Amino acid sequence: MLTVSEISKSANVTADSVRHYVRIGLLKPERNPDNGYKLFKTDDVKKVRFIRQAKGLGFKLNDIKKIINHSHKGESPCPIVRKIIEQHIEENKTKLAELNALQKRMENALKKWQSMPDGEPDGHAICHLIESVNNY
Amino acid sequence: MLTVSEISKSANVTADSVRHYVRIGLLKPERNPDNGYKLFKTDDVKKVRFIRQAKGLGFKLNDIKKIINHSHKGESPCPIVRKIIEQHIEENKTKLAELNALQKRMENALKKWQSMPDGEPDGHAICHLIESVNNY
DNA sequence: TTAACACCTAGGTGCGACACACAGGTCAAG
DNA sequence: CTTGACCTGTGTGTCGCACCTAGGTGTTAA
Repeated sequence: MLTVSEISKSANVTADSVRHYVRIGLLKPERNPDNGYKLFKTDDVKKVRFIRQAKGLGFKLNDIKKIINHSHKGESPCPIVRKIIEQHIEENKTKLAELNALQKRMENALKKWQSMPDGEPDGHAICHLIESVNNY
Repeated sequence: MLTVSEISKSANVTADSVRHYVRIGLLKPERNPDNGYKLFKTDDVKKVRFIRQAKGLGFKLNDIKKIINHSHKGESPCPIVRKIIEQHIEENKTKLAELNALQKRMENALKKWQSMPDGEPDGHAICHLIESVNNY
């Protein structure tokens, strides 16, 4: 049986991550009746490693919970795993497009501002730099 | 004097956004003594538009608060505006690199899995698809 | 006058994945 | 028995709203 710090070192994650996984029900350690400390099975190390592996593929903790539940009930999680990652691929494409657009807006703004002086508040504009940029 | 819904329509944002800006102190409406309703000045419409403009350039509400405070105190916000956007440009580069890497990991995984069948839980692996992927 | 109804309000909570803070417990060395 | 390093569980903060709840408002219709 492992304590929080022991399992966190074995699985190479922070103790806070382990505690978080417990809080959201991904891990369900027993408790030391003497002091209430969490006590994990050695198998939980594998579980934590699985969680990190899945997170590395973009799965959210909530997804991972479902996957583990499926597996635990003897059902194959593979169909939902494929479905979820397809969704994430699409969502991430959208996000990337947004962030790329933002990046361009920021770089264009910075470039434009290089030829503009700092301005003192004049009662009209809050910041003439920001307000000089096109809306979109 | 404008109510929440009136200012939200004028500035083309949701009423919840307006309420949020009030909660974090970006807007400080007066109150109708009869019912406690928020009452905004017509100038607050400009302020909300400024907030959205700044948000569109990647400024966080906290940044915007500082910018407005500077301006309100008669100090030029321009120096910090330039500084903040430079930081955001760097941070966003990092984020983009991470998301691009994630995207590749996800696409590679999905491709690899196309030649793999769904597996039933066998007591060893939680999901053999996820566990078959290289860690990084 | 009153009832119905659409629309509005303030403020509480939830989201995601932890990090951080806090007050206190544990344990080996001296 | 004390010091000190290290550990514990739990509460809160992050970010920008969206959603929820319980109730108020205001216009119209009977």
